Amino acid sequence: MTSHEGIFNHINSGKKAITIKDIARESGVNISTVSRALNDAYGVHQQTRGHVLAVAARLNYYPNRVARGLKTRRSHTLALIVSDIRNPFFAEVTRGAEDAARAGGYDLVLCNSDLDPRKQMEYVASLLEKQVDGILMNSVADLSRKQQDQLAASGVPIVLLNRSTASKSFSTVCADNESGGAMAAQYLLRLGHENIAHLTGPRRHGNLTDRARGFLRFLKAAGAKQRITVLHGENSFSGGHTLTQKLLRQQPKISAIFAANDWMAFGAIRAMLELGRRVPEDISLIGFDNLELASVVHPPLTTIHQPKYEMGRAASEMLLRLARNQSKPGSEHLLLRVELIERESCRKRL
Amino acid sequence: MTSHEGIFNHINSGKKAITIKDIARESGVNISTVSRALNDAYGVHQQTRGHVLAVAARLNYYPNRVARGLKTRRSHTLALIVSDIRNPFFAEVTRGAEDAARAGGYDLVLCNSDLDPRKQMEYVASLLEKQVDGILMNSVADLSRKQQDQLAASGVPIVLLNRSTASKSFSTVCADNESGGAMAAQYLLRLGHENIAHLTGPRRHGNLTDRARGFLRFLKAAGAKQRITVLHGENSFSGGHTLTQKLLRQQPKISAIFAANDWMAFGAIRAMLELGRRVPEDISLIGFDNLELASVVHPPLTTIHQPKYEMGRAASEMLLRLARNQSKPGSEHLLLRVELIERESCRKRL
DNA sequence: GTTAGAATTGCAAACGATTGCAGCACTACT
DNA sequence: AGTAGTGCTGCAATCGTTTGCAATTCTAAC
Repeated sequence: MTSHEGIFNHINSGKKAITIKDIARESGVNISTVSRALNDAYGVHQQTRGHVLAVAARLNYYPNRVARGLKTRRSHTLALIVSDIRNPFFAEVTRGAEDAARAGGYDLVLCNSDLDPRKQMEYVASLLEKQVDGILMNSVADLSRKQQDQLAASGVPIVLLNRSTASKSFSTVCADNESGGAMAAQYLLRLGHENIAHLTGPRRHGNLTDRARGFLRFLKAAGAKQRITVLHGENSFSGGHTLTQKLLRQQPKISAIFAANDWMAFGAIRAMLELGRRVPEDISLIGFDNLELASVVHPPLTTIHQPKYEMGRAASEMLLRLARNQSKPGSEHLLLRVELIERESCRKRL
Repeated sequence: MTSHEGIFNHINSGKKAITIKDIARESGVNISTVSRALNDAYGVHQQTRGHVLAVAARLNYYPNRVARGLKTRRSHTLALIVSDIRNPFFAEVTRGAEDAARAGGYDLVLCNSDLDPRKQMEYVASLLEKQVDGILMNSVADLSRKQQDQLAASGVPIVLLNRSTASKSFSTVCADNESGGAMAAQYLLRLGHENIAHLTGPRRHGNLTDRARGFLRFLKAAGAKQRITVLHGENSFSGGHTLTQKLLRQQPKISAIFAANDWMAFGAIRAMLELGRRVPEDISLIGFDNLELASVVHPPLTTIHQPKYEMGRAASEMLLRLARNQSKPGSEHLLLRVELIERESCRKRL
């Protein structure tokens, strides 16, 4: 081996890549033996294997995974379709998913759908053409019934992220939003609050609806002396912002707010700041998600933590089992535990 | 077509996928003609093409891209190696890169290297085996000279993100950090500040060093009546936090701070809040990056915007040109313009 | 020294496409 | 009518692997 050769120069640098054919010629055995040696399959003599491996190393051989995939019908590639990677929630999930995929020897291709059903279907079609072994999808809720059936019929393993048992054709992993809501309620009650508001997203939004349900159920079950108001709006910073303005106009004596997610909580903080209401001195605030920012914002936000990284990781692992036929489609459903993170945005009612 | 058939059921649902062979049989022509018809290549009769296309549609044919890739030696896949997708900066870049790749008909596989040189090289090796057509890398700075040479020798097109002309073997796209630094200086000077500090990262960090250089040069060129102090630390929230504490102890009369990135600026805000110094009333603060958070934080942060999405997009487009042999490796270098975003964290010196 | 059985190895057919080349049919021109 | 040219189609090789099966060699027991 001349010294200017790099470890990757089997590819594209000079003329053409080294293949098992070259190794076979060079080491005097048949390509099938080379293949078996390389994959250390049963039935090749130790000595031959050693020799072949040595030659392969000398020639700087690296296998062509796409050729392999053509024959074996597996690409060792997974795909993840999220609405937008810029959403820190998905970034965290994605990292978990990538780590797990990689650990299992799989690549992860990333797709941003913006929740557009057409885009989603196009992605899936394209991914199937590329023979991905499985797909992780953020949401399937916006797809028509028919489209969902098409997905299920495609035969490709699919696991749904952050959606509880949407359909029996898909496996799912999801955080326990309902108990998260209940936790928030319990906490606020324990602090003695009675005039409580819940800021949430559009009326039919799976996760947020679950949170609201858990929250309200717990409150109701605990007896009815509290006043509670629920406001629906956009589930975003500005949604939280305008909802809070509206709330404080309608109910100036509110003493605690549960925002359906951290972004809305941030918006609420901003609105209260502008209106001269202090958090937590005047009003307690609790969020949901536990984004990294929650500890950075002022005041540090008390919130319900959902295990985003673990969600991605678990989903990938589930998908790998499906892709390896170690489990049946639609058979696995994982509900991840959430957790109250106490910081400085809530206080006992005076 | 029976009505229960989905549009994807060519794959994996029943027995085996439909191939051009099936189409050929069904439409009474040779597979080569089918192939040509499908790719609408020159030299097939309109009538035949129409017929073939009709049959293909009827059978729900979708091409197998990996088989195609084996023959054509292109996978139509790009890869992006970032240190960590959870960093919002990279999330934004990634989104730009994915959009552009997709627009060009390419997939994007995502890799998180944590800046670990070994991981980076492993990723590259694995990606080459998968025959990706090009690689977008965040940083190559931590790789040894030898490793860099190996990369360059691998023959795969590589474009470096956010690094200015690191090596002549790679193409690059980078924001104009130096003028960004100068802009910050100019702005602070215009507001009348004289006792100025710069909080930056480790001593040898390409981008941050460039920003510092631009900043200091401008200050120096403008005459020397200002006092300026430069502090090095971690380029993170907590880095900004502790650096600011230290700064205010050493130089209580500081009147303006330029933080090398927004995260450090956020840390600085927190520290000042804790120490009872108001932004911008007591101290002006300017950041760099213009993260989404910058407008959300309190006070909204004046900062230097760098076009993150565009950076990703431009890099992908550059890589596509390389992958299509429309340009030569190491030949393109793009410097993206930055821009001052004036918000509420700076004020005229009293 | 045979021979059964196991252990190795080789042959050749896949996998699903693309593509250079040859062949054929037809037109148009001389 | 002969011929050159053009337009369309088919043949078969090829991309780099894997893998069922047949063939060969080896081992060891009779």
